[in-house]
Amino acid sequence: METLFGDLEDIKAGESALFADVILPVPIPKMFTYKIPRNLKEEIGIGFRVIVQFGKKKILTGIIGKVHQKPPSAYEAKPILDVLESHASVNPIQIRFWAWMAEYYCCHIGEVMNAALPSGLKLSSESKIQLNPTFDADTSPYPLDDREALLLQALSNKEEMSYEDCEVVLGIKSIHGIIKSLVIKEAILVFEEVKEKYSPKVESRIRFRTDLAKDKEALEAVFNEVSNKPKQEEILLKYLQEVPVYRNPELNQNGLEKKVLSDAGLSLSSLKTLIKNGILEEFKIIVSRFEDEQGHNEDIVLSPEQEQAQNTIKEAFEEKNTVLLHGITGSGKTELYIKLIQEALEGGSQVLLLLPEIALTTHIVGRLRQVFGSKMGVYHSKYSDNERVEVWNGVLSGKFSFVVGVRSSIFLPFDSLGLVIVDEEHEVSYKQFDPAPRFQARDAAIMLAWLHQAKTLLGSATPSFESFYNARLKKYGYVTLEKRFGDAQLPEFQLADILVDKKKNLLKLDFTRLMREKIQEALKNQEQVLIFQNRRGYAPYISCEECAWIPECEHCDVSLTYHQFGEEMRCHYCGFREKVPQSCRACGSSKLSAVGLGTERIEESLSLLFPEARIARMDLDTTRSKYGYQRLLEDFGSGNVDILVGTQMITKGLDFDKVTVVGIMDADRILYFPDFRAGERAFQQLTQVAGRAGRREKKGTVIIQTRRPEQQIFQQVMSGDYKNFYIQEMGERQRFFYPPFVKMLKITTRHKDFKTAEKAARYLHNLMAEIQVKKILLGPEKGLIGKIKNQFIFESIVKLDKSGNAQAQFKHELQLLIEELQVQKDFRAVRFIVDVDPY
DNA sequence: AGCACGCCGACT
DNA sequence: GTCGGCGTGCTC
Repeated sequence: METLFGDLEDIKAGESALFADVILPVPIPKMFTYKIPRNLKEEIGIGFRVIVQFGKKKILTGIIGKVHQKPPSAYEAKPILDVLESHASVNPIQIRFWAWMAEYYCCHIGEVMNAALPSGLKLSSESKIQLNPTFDADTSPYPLDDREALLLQALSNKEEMSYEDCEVVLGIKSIHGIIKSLVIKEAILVFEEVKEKYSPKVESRIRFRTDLAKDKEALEAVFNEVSNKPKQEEILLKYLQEVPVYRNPELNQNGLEKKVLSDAGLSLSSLKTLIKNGILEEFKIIVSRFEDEQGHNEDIVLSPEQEQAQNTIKEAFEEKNTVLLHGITGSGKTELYIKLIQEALEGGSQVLLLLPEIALTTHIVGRLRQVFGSKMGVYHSKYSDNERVEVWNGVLSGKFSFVVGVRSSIFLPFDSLGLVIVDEEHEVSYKQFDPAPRFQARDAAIMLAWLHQAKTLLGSATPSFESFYNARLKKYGYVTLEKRFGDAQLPEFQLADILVDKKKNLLKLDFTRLMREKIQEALKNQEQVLIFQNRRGYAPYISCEECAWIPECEHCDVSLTYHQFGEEMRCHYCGFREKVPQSCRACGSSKLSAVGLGTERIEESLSLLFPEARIARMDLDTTRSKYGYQRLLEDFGSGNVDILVGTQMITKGLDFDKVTVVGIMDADRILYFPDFRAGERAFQQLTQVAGRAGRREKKGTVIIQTRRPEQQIFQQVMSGDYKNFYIQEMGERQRFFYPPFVKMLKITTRHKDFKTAEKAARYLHNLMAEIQVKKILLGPEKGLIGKIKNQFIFESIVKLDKSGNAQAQFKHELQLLIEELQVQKDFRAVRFIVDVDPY
């Protein structure tokens, strides 16, 4: 009726109805067409946040992707329920960016939206119940049981109750059955309440009643009045001390934070009395979650090398949109960035600086804050929802013209980006693995910059091969910065042969003699040591000495890692935990031993070898909490720790003068990785770890423990010979058709049944083979880890010709094939995952 | 992805 | 008899 009436109105008004294609945060490959109600017509446009009903129950936040006049033919469009703001939350550039991302990374635009909007901007709808007004217990034909009666009783003196309230009232968890029953008995109604998740931070403040403050005589009177009430007097005096109203009555308007009074230990009940008596009043204001800091836009003085690099970058930007800055560790890239950012901001553009997750907690942010103060927004993964929304809104309102952030900050609502900087551009953490969109933030940032007609600067001491390749092809500009800032010296490298030491019985608790000696020396000189091992836990597995049985995860095809802390076995893939077995489950022997090296075990070994040293460990397990990482860094920085053991976390952002020795426990573990990028990554990791040794005055030492010291890569890392290493590795990549010579796609097939997973993977593989595009197909093979979370995994690799539109065509046809397969009933529950440019 | 609807086993 | 398992279909 409503819609019919609406249509008639429209016809009368001589205009056709308006429809909107809405982006919804659901993994369905299309937008949904909703009708724009007449009363909202004026208030809606592309990028607006709206509320719609989706399916029978769900209420979702959507973003208007398109407005048009074409009514859907196959169904009656539902109306848009409401518009959330009077402005667009998402600008047209962002919508184009989302669409590009969905297409390039083979996912749905809804999935992009999901990743892009901080969850505080997505609505939550909560189910609530209320009394059915027509219900009368006395005349109801349905008898109520005790719990139902209790619930109705509780509801009778309230407007509404949430499911959680019900749980509290009844004292049980499973309330769904009871609610359902009451609905059937027509005693209650269930409805959805839509709530905005974001809530601004509200601060309580205190001030004199407004007219009082202006009237000195009245104030005198008040003080006389309270002179025999010391607690009240104390409060008023404190207030005057903080807010000198006598001298300047205007100040009263802004009052004083209530917290100041309570922190000063003043009586809150006396405060209440003062408020009740109309002397003081309490009011609330909305405040920012971020402290206001004044940056002093200082004049950055660059070294001659930095200045030259800056000029070269600017020249390169004249012709190229993207420039690669190849600057060795410690060459002072940060200062250069600051200079470039300042200039871009002065030109009225916005700036985005991307940092790898882990680098964000370190001093670089502090340094930037000094310069840019509160016009800089920080977007970190450990931020709460509310904080994220505030950064988002800050960009929207223009409060933040410059943002430092992790990979997801490419989604912030910039409207006039002038410069994007991707620091440590080779970092693996720029790639999102799971869930979709599986994007590479560095690549996406370049696209984003292009959409804004902005420039991108990629910075790294060990550039990714992709970027270096593009630089050599002259697609990117290329600038080097080779001198260490402040004449810090490059570290000295020494290889320690694990096997030789083992033979000579010099290997103690996995430490070679050389490594032990160097650590000892550093300790003696009160210097600090970093020990790197890219594996957390105590030991990667335990094994029965009698029959070689190894405890494995029940849900995944991996061995369980032994964690000494908590005495448990953990799966690093699904989080499964169990107690350490006391005896072998296969043969009953109690001889179980830990095999392999994790950070926990190294920490233990160190405490045995160097009992007097203060040792700390930095890995995922010790830095889970919001400030865990920062605390460890501060501890280490202030010299409270002599030896820090850690995973690759320690390769980032640590920048302490007192580190003179860096030890790499097992370089072979980095080298032998079944992946075409293993060499590239090993070079990067070794170089990055080594870069932590010796800054400023003293030359550092890097000790690399290995079983094969003759390998060439060590010489190349030691001499910093990136280019030679690159040329050699690239030869291999070209011969065997690996990126960046081809475009690579990984197609993962997952299902809980091994046979079905295999069958589906084969099926898709054969279909892909028929796509008429120049390509190489590999697989399908059982995944490196055959089962994760009870899902069996098969993988196919596709290598596509980079020229022409081969990749676009292939991706397009692949999407169609997958859709086709998903409809078949054997493959309904199979998940096909396309990963473009996989890592 | 969620969620409802619908059809078969093990239970008060 | 019913509760609830998850196979299947649908979402503007």
